Amino acid sequence: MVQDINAGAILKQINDELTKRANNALKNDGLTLSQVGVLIELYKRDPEGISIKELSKSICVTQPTMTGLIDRMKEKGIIDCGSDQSDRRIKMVRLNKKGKECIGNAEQNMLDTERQLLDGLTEKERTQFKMLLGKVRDNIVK
Amino acid sequence: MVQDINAGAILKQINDELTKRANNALKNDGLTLSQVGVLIELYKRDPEGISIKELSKSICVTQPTMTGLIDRMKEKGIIDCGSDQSDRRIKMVRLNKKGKECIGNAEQNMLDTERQLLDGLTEKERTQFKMLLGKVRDNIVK
DNA sequence: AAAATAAATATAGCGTGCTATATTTATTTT
DNA sequence: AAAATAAATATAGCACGCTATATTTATTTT
Repeated sequence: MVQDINAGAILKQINDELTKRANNALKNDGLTLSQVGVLIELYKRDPEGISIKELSKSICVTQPTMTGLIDRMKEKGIIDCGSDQSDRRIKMVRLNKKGKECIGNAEQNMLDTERQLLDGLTEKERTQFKMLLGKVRDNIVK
Repeated sequence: MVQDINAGAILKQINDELTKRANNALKNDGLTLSQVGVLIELYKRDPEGISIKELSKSICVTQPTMTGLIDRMKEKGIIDCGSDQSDRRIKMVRLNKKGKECIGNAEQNMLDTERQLLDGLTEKERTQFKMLLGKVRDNIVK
């Protein structure tokens, strides 16, 4: 029997380690990797903003998870929220001035994390790896 | 510019979805995916048992994380703990009778999760994927 | 042997993810 | 228009991951 690898466990291990590193690197800025993901998405949606529901879909988390993220980011003063004028059920979220100042570091951190992930692979392997990840994702999500 | 995939984000997405599915499948048994990992490791160490420290290393989590897992599993009555006779700092953890009864379901769940992960890939792609995951892991961990 | 150090576990506190459910506001039915 | 339904967000409660630090017991130094 050839060495039978548990791919799921390794996937988790990689994700845990990467998250840990990114969060440690972001600690000085008082940010987290998940918050950086939200920041970058909000930057793309600037200046219109985006609702919690749409944001949840973009980032692939549930609405309560997103609400929690938004609450903490609001406490840090990097985003602004307000009810939609035409539909008061909807809460629009936008990056504010302080939030925009974080974008540079946030993107750099994202790039660093990605670099660390792919660091040990050749160019060809990286392409393969991304292709396979995409395939697995498409097969699993929904 | 060719579609530039964020591999880290996809990795997270796959891991989240897989974890969610496994946990939902395990809900009836009152278990979680992480606990199943511990169960299986303890089964390998039966009947000697294993210390929290060693267990943490095997499962690749920190000691406080493992202590929490062990506490909850003890509350559920599926494991037994006791101080090592020759060194009372060490807490030995063992599967008990009820814990052993969970092993069948636990392993089945592990296999199901792995199957779902690799489902959309050909045999050749699976081999490649596992190889690449292993390479990334080795490059990242320690 | 007493003091200092080291090793193993425990505890506190926090962020992120989930499910389940409550609340608020809009829309649709009657 | 009132009642019922639907949509968006809020809230409660939990598991799991982390860091930082406290506690307990062994070992090493002095």
